[in-house]
Amino acid sequence: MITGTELGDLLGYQLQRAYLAAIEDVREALSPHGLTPAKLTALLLIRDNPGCDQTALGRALRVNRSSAMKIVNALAERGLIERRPGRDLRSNALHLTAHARSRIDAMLAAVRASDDRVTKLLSEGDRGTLLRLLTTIAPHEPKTGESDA
Amino acid sequence: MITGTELGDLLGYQLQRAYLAAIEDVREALSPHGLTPAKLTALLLIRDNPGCDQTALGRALRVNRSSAMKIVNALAERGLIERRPGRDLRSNALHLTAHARSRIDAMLAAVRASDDRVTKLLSEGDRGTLLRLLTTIAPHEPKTGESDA
DNA sequence: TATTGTTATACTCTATAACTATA
DNA sequence: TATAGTTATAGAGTATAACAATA
Repeated sequence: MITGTELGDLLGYQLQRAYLAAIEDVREALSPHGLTPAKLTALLLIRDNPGCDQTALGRALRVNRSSAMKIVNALAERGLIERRPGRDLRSNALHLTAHARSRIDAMLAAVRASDDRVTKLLSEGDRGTLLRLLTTIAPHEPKTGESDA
Repeated sequence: MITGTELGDLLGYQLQRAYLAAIEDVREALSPHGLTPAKLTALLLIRDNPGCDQTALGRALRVNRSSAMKIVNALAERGLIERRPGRDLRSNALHLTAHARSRIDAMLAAVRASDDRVTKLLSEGDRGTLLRLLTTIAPHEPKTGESDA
C-alpha cells in the first residue's frame, strides 16, 4: 500500500478520510430502508419543519432548487412525504406521511448504529469532543443564499 | 433557515458538514493552481511513492483503475507527472516532473492556509485533538482491495 | 489464469438556464 | 420585478464490463 507522508498532517485530508469512512458505512446501513443519507437528512428536515417549501429545504441541504426537487420527487415517489397547498399558490408545503412516521425511528436507529461503528475506537468522551469540534468548524447558521440563476 | 433538531447530534452529519466546509474552501484555494483537491492528493502520493503504478495509486485514492487513469491523464496533460517504463511491460512507473516539483510547495502552502481558515475557531490544542480523533476513525492502513471487475 | 492499462458506457449528483404561474 | 416550481441539458466523478498485451 502506498501512502503520503505529508498527507496525514493535513486536517482537510483526514477530515475527508473520516467522512468517506462514515458515509460508506451509513449508506450501507440505510440501503435496506431504500434511502440514501442525503434523502434521510431531507426527511428529518421536513419532519422538524413541517410545511416548509422546497426552496427552504434546498437551502438547508445546500443544493439549489432544481436539485431539491429531485430529492423531494424521490421521497414523494416512495410515499414518505407529500406536497400540500403552500402559503401561496406558487409554493408547496412539505409534510411527512404516516408511512414515513412509522419508519423514521428505525432509520434513525440504523444511523446511530452506524455512528457507533464508525467511532468504535473512540471513548465516550472523545466522541463528545469530536462532535463539539466538528460543530465549531461548521456551525448551524444560515449561510449566504442560493447561487441559483 | 430551517434546521433539524436531531441532526446536530449525529456524528456522521456533523462530519459531513465539516467536510463540505473544508472541501469547498480548499477547492477554491487550489483553483488558481489548476488542480482539484483529489488531483493534488494523487500528486503527493506519487511524489512520496515515486515509480508507483496506476493501480496502486487508485487503491490509495480508493478508486478503481479506470478512475485512476483519468486522474493520471489529467496530471500528465498538465505536465505535472510522466509515465515511465515500469517494473514490467504492462505497468507504468509514475514520476513527478521538474515542473511539478517547482510548484508543489506553493500548492501545499495553499492547502495549509485553507486548513487554517477552516479551523480558525479552534485553539492550537483543539486542532491537534481533532486531527488525532479523525485519524483514529480512519487510520492509514491497507484496506480490502479493489472491487474491480 | 491473473494483472495492467485502456476504452466505452452508464449512473448519480449537482449546476445552469430557461420557462410558467404566481406575487 | 421577484419568487416557487419545473424542465431540459450538461458537467464532474465514479463504476462496470470488456479487450489487448503481458505475466
